[in-house]
Amino acid sequence: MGLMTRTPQAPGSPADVAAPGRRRGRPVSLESRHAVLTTAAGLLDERGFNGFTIDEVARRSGVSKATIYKHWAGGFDVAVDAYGDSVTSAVPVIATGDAVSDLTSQIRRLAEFYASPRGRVIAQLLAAGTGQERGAALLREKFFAKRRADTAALIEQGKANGQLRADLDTDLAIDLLFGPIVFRLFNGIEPLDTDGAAALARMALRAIVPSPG
Amino acid sequence: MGLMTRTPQAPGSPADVAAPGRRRGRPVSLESRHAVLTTAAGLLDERGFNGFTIDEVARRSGVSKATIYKHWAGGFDVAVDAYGDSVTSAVPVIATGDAVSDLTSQIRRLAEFYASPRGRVIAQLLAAGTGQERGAALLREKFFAKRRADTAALIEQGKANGQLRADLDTDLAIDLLFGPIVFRLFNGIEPLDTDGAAALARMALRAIVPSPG
Amino acid sequence: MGLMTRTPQAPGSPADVAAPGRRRGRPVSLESRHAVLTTAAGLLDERGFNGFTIDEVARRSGVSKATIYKHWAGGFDVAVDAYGDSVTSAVPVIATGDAVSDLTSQIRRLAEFYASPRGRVIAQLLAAGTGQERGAALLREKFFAKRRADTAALIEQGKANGQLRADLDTDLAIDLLFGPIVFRLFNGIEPLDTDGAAALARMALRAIVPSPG
Amino acid sequence: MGLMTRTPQAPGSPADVAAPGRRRGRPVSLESRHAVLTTAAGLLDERGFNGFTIDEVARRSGVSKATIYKHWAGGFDVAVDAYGDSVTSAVPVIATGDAVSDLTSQIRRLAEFYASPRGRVIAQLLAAGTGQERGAALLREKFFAKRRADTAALIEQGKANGQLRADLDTDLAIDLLFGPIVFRLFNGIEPLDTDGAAALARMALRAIVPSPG
DNA sequence: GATTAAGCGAGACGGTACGTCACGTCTTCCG
DNA sequence: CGGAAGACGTGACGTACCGTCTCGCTTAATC
Repeated sequence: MGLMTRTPQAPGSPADVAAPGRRRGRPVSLESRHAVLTTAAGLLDERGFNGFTIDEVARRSGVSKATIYKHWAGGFDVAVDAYGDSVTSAVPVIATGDAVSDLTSQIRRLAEFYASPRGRVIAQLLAAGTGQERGAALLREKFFAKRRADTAALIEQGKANGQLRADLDTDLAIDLLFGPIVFRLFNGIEPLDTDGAAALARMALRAIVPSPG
Repeated sequence: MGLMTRTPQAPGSPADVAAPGRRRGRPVSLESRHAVLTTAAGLLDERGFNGFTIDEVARRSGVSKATIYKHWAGGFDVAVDAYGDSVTSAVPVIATGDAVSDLTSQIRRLAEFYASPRGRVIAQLLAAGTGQERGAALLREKFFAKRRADTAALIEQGKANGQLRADLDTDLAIDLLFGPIVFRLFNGIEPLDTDGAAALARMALRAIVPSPG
Repeated sequence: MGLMTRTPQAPGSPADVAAPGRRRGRPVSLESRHAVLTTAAGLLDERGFNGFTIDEVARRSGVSKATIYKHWAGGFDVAVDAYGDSVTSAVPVIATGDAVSDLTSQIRRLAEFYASPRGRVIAQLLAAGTGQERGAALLREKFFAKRRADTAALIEQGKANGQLRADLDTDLAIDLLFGPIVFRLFNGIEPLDTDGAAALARMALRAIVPSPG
Repeated sequence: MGLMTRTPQAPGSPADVAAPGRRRGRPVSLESRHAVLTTAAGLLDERGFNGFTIDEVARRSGVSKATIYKHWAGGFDVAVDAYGDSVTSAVPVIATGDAVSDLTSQIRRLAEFYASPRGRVIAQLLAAGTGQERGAALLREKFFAKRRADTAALIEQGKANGQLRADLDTDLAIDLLFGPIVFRLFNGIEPLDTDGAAALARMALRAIVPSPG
């Protein structure tokens, strides 16, 4: 698709939420906004990010291109917004207190998600955002920030209660646990099935639990 | 950019050049081929894969678009061919017989490469190939097949001489070692520096060496 | 600019203001009206009728588009209103009693006006009104009706006192005298200078003064 | 429609005619060119110049917008080209040797033409070209140059054989004869019918024939 | 003084055309 | 007969005005 370079008005900025009293002019149509996002999500499901065009979103949603461009900087931003918290809500970080089993479960669920159609599309978005300062930032913020923070908390807790090595670099540990799943996607290797995910979890966990000795 | 769907005549396979009995008519111009690849590599260095267009390659190289399309299925294929064995030659798999230190060294060199400009472009290519059967296959073949095989051999050897766990799933081990590097790229996280790479290697290796007990 | 097709509520007719008992509610803002016309005239001076947009008038004048559309049917009407009696007041019909010299003087002054920047813009308005029933009527009414009537009176007087041929078709005579000036404008021929205008007057007058014989 | 400001490659330039041997690449499609002009003429007949859009021409003709823009600078140029020698061929300058009757006939035929639908559209084109250097030049060249030259020759001949005044400014005389017809168009006055045209001819000719005295 | 109408600025909206760009195909001529 | 030159149809891009539509504020005339 190609990313856009302008930066109109920070689509997901908190400004539009913090409005104290109603602003002057005609208010932003929430219906339009919703129609765009719904349509865009459907289009992504149907065609992936290739074949995703603003023109088509406008056609299907009945929202004009001008309006779309007023709210988002371009197709990439719309797509990211449309898939919104797909990942976050599809694969919530569940903390039961048992870090090892929590991480194992999360690896399995994440592998499943990336093997699903929506997961493949997310991968395309990751791809499209690559090397684009704005794109990458947007993705990080929308898709990963919360999950990463939650997972980090989970690991910290594991470190505290002795389930995980105390000397662990938390960030690096996250990369180690989940990187392989994404790596396979981008290498065109079959995504991990449930058994594969379990095997990965077993292996990766050996790197972060305390040494038996 | 978008990938192409046709499949003309085995893009870049040397077979059509090495034909033993010269066919009638003007022979295929190796110069054209070379000019395209050189120009394309320069263009990728300059603009990345976004901003890489066949039109521009044709303009700069003096080779006609028709000729380019006769040899490659589209921009993606040209780019992959142009960057050729960038990775393979930039980060050769060196086997000294010491699997642990060999893998450590390789992780370090791979992280360095992906942090370099060419590495970022490779990441864009990985991204662009996502979800495209052909694209992914081409990438796997051009960029990863040999390296992966070599690394697998290295690991097998490590398993044989007891440096690595005998029950290791070799493929999964490769994902575990190198996945985190690529993962960071796609998440817009700072690529690993030398120290980070060393830390990653230490951590990951714990997962694949024999248990002390 | 393009012409509009709706016909809202008699733009600018003073009738709706002079209503005997003041209506309820906030009265029409004369300031807004004035600001629009002033701004519009400036914009026309600056860019001509091409490049004249309601959006820009609204932007510069601080009057909202909705208000403008409430008072005028569209850009064309605003422009015509803004240039108001430019022609009429710039080239008044002066009747001294000597029809021949009066017409000569008027031809000269009209040629000068159309050669001026404002004259060129008037020509654009004439152009834009072409073939649009409403547009043409508006122009005729705003720009030409009075002048034409005054000139007709002047000619009638000339016919009465023997300076002009008694069998003259007055309307046609007006077209003959002033048509050539406008004609040159639309043909992209240099507008007449003072000498040219004098020559035109001499020539045209031969057609409408009594035969010497 | 609005005029364009770029100046790509001089649409009607003689270059494309003077090509000695065939040029290298794929030749310009005469069919496309023809399809555009035919469609454009139909569209002008149907809607006038307002309501004439490149998009619609492209849609109806099956020729792509890109191709149209490669050959013409914009809608105005297409329209002018499409109506081509409408005027010239519709109202040819006929020279029988009798200047007075030739001019009379021509005035009548020109008045008829401008009263016809195509004539009204030509008037819109004249209008749209006003004040645009390029537009005016294009019109002059396409529509008026030949007619004006032919008419000038006709007048010169009349001057030579004594039918017309010897001291006549030929150019000005042309403006005098034909200006009134166009003037009425732009003033929204009913175009001249046959009788009116005859009356105009009688009157105007008095200005250019030798004085009886 | 409270109520009730307008008029108005602000500005979002659906629509439609603009002119540009890259894609991948094609036609023609030159070596 | 391979290849360059380059025109072509396709279809998306992002922008600009159009004329309409809420909103909430302001300003009288009426109650």
